[in-house]
Amino acid sequence: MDRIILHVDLDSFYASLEELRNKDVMGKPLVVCVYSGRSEDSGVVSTANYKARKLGIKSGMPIAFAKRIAKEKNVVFLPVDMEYYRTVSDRIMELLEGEAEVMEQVSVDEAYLDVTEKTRGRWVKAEEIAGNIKKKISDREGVTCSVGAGPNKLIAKMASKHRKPDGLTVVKEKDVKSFLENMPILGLHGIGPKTAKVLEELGVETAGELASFDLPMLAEKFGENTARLLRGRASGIDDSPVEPRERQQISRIGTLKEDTGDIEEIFNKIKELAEDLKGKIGKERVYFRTVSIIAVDTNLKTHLKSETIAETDDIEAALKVARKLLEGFPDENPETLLRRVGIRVSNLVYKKEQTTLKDF
DNA sequence: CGACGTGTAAC
DNA sequence: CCTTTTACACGTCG
Repeated sequence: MDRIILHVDLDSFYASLEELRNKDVMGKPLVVCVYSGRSEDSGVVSTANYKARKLGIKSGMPIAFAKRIAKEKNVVFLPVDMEYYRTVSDRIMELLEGEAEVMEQVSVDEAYLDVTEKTRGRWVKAEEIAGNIKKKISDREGVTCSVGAGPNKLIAKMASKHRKPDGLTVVKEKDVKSFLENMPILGLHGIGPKTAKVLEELGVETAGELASFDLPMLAEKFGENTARLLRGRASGIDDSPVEPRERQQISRIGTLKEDTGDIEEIFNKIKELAEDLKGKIGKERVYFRTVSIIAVDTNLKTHLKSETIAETDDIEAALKVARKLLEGFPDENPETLLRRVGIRVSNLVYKKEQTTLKDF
């Protein structure tokens, strides 16, 4: 029996939600931004709706750059409102949970669904379920999504990307080969610009070419393990299960008002971030063992320092470690000024469900 | 093997 | 002009 996995991707989710609650921006190009607070327009574009994308505004682009493109064009710029997006997302994820045997939420706007048993491996059934999901999400929340169906997560993911917005793409087991054959390597999930560049230097341009490329030659560039992984991806092989995720780390990072090397100033920012982190740790009900500081310097290079301690859920303990790590930083990186800093806890241990006598 | 630091990728 | 959060692989060290 074929394994059948769905991947559901909410279309330019943040922008769609803003259009919904802001009737007057409907039909206009809209850009949702993460303002860093350093200057008027510092920060980046989080999500652009399709009208804005057509103008060339893309996520990840500096806001100032987007505004230059938008000049005189009646483009709406709004700040992100994660709380709101999270609330709507939670409702949608709950809905999706009911449509599958197992659901794996990947981010606010993405999830995998294992529907192998429900469909008894029949692709027509999968397409039907996918259609139902699209209709329900649109009816209840007023947003569209793109759904991909495939024999594994990798193919389902690429299928959902294949046609959007509001797409539905089914790639049956037997169609995987032709689906991938002429796909440019950058279109493969998990291959970014760095890897693509190296591959291009080897003369590899499509997934088809990568799938049959000489393994030793690949291993020379990427190491045995990654080489196998890359070739596997290119042939559409992926055995990873759809499973609910347990978070492995929780972090908060922020941008400093200005570049600085002053420990006190930096630590103040970290304290601020830790406050937010504390709430998250409580909500997730976790203990942590490792504390890290994240430091992004003037050249945007990221430095990480971490230390493992005895299991705790005390944010003060984390701050103590952070302080110590921070004090060590200037010696190891003299003359380095910081632009952004953050704090992270990892090595998480989930607290057990509170079981009281009442539960029996 | 666990801990730590770095690089890559995706959202 | 340059955000935020997470995951994973790999090399190195003790």
